[in-house]
Amino acid sequence: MPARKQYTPVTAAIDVEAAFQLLEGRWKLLILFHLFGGQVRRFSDLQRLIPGITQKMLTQQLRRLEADGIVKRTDHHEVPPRVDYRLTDWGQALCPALDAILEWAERRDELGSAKPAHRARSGGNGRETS
Amino acid sequence: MPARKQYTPVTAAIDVEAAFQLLEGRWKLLILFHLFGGQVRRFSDLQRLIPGITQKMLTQQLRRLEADGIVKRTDHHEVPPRVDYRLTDWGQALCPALDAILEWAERRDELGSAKPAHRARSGGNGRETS
DNA sequence: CAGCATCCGAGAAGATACTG
DNA sequence: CAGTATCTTCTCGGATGCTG
Repeated sequence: MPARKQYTPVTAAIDVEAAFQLLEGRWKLLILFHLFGGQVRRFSDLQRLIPGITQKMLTQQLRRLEADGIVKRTDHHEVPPRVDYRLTDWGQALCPALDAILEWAERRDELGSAKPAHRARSGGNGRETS
Repeated sequence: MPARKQYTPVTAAIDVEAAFQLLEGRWKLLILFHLFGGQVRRFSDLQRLIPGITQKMLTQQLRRLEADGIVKRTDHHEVPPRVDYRLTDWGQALCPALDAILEWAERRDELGSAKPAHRARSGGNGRETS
């Protein structure tokens, strides 16, 4: 790898920790995916697009993403409330990086480590479609 | 192959979720960073290199990384126990992907979102150093 | 519609003690 | 040295009810 930067053990690790903190949690990536490509989504859109998320989580994560400068929130101050969300420029720049992770994940088989080990995140949150 | 895959909203999101699950948690990335470059580390090395981690966490995370095929564990069955860890080929392949995240994180200033917002991970268990 | 407030359970993480 | 076992704590995420 043509690393343009040395992996100074601890120092770099701190950076990575901080970077990944921005994306941590169960829902952040899902939300971001629905905003990629410059799409503008309303709160209810996202809620519909991400089955299983609660308002609390959606609000909470959006607030964090906003505070971190990844997402831009626009409140139209209308009387049936209308708020929409879009990625900031920086947020858009995340796209290729996530793609790199995806590509890596897919190379699992290709590189011989054929491990299923698909332990579910929460054992059984199989709640849905009443 | 550039952009060999479309960002199919939900489908891709599931992939990413699964991929990120492999790296989630407070310590996995730190551990991986100390193994990057094909380095071979003993348990005690890692413990020394990662200040603050407990044996429990180190063991637990190493086991997960091993189960996921990212890390290879070698027990030398000697009498003062000697075990070492290294990345699998697949694990090594993660390096550039993480680098992409790092690069992205660093572009924060460059792209105008000059947000400090450096809220610490642990809100108030600042229980350390005496 | 787009939240906020509150209560609750599960899992992650930490501290500590013990072992081959 | 490299763990395992147990107990406790903390944070995340879920469920529900209430507003402007």
